[in-house]
Amino acid sequence: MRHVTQRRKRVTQAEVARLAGVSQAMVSLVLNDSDGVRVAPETRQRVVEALRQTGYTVDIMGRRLRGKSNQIIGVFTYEAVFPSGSADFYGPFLGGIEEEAEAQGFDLLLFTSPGRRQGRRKVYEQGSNRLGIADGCILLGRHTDRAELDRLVDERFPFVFIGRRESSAGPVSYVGGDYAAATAALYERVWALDHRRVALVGYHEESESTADRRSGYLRACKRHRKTPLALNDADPSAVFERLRAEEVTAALVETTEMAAALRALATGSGLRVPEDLSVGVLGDTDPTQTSAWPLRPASDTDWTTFRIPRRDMGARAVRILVGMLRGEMEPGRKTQVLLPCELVDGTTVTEAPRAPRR
Amino acid sequence: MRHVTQRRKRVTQAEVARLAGVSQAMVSLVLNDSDGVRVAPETRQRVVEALRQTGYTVDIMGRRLRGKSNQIIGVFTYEAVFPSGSADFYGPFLGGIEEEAEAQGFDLLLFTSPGRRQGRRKVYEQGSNRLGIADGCILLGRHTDRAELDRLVDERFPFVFIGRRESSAGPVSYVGGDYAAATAALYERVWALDHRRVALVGYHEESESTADRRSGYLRACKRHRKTPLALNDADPSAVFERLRAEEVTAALVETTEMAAALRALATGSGLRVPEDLSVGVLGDTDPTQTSAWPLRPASDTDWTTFRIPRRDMGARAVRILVGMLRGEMEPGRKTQVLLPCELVDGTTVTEAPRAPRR
DNA sequence: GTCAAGCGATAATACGTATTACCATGGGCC
DNA sequence: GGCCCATGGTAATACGTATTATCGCTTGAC
Repeated sequence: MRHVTQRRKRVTQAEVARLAGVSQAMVSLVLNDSDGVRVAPETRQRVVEALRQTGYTVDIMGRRLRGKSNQIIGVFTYEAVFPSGSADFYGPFLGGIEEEAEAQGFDLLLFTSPGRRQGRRKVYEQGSNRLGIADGCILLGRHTDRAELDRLVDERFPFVFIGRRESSAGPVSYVGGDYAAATAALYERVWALDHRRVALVGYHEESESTADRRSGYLRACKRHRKTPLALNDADPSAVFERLRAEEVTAALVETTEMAAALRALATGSGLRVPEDLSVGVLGDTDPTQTSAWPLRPASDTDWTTFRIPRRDMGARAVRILVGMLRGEMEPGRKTQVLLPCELVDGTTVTEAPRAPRR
Repeated sequence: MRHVTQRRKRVTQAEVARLAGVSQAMVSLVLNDSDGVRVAPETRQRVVEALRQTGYTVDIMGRRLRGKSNQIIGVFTYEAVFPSGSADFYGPFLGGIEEEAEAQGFDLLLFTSPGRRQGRRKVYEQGSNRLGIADGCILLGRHTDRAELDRLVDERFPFVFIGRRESSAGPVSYVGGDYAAATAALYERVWALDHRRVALVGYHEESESTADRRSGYLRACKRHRKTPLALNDADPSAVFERLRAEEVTAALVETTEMAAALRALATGSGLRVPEDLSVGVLGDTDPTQTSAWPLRPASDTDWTTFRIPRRDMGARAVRILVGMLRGEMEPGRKTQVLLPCELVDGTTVTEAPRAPRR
């Protein structure tokens, strides 16, 4: 015999109370057995029995409304989290976020809806406003909307960025990789291999992470009293020509794609990598080594690079956010963390060629 | 000059109303501009301005308490979504879920918190109760808690399972792979290669998916008037001995792990795969071919198997759930879908050995 | 001038829970 | 007997939102 299925009905404390012949408040008291409030054993028994019979489950809405937090951490990404074809950028970050959120007893709200709703234009329903659903939010993405970031800071919504971010509106909490130090370390590595003309090839769009790599490079140049040669990747063949003209023997390149393109150009000109030109990649955009979800390597090259601790970064961001939510920080203070990146020796950097020049 | 930042206080409609010099109801009306209710343009303007100034965001708890949906789809998984070391099981499913959720304008709530809270043992705080935050829920996981499933059905909470599920409490909406048909098809494939003694090696724990594979196998056996030989993987070496004793030339095995184990045993006994023993895997547990996040193949074997359309399954589940939420179905009806799985020819199945027997 | 109607806004209420203030009963003590 | 206190329970309220009933004002029609 099928129930006369109708509108989904939830069992409330009031119904349980009616069944047990007590007041709603009594049910709540039994459920939360607050210290200091006594309930007669016999009554408690009746309530517990009624709870069992009805299969009551607490409605968190009501509870949260009563002033408790809802234990939800928002995750906002500027691109799709689970891409269909492209590289897996977010996986490791989210792995760390999930792990730590679970440990801290939070649920994760993935914001997938905003920015797309056409139809009825609801004034305050799109964009970052929806973030407010969560107690706090983790943001990540290669691309950042400056205006939005400023606004977030301004609204004092608790959030932590993954990747260093600066806002004119005030300090921002973030967990980043220490690209400057890692870039400098990579410079030292090639220096130790007798390279004396080391160039930087950065991403053509300016961002914090690009700036960090450059600052690490500049620092290393200064230390060794070398004139920096910092190029950007807007025009690959121009970059390559410049490298040749300047007799560069080692290039530190921001992404794997650039590195591969550069190598192709080199090979086309009869130069071998790494024998004639060493190439270091400034961060493992190909997360094969470190990721929980390894990529099938687009190229199977074993680049010399440094490892970005993505999983740790995600976990750390959650810890910081939870700290903020628990009020364990002075509200104005922001936590800014740069995690070290471990050097990975690959096959694309070797000793400098014995120079015919000078 | 630093603001005297204090405890972040959620902005409520009441505060907005006070600022705009109207009533809370007016703010709600402006936000939801319900048809049929008029608001003076000048007043609306004032409210909109106040909303902007305060950065108001709706409180989903309050709204849902009032009985409205909040455009959130819950995702409940029985294991961690982003595993650290193991295989990537959920990725493709979630890819489809995210894609479709975005298309439909829903956010995704990943339930990561439940089931772990030790501390104060709150009687009814764990398990499915938290699901109620979302409008509806997608559930997935290799392991299923029967009692919980029954209870969910009982509560009439709108949900869709990924993978066929049956409950004694009533019909369940699901999107599964048609393992029965795919298994039968794989049987036909080896039959066409002259195999006449084909065994099934299933998972030792009984579940819907294991049962489906068996039923497809049994159907195929019946069709060819062969006596079935269905084993389970509890004791690998016993399975292998049985295969030898029964002079099996082709084994259809439920998981890649079992298949690999079986092959190891075979090799150890001087049998070659596939020359002496063909092995088909009933579903690509290794999602390399289909996943957005390819695994580094644990073994680089190119198994003969069938492809589970994980991404499609995720997307389809969301569509069904959204349909339920929009009330496009009679409440009692459940949607049950089995998607076809495409055969993948690998290197582990070949023609039957020319039998020395009979 | 009166009445109806239309417009624009508000007061009131419901949703489910947690908590505080309060009340009734009865026993012990002086 | 009057008072206090402990015990065990309930009534009332707040939380934030959406919606319905209501109310006051203006205006048009007669």
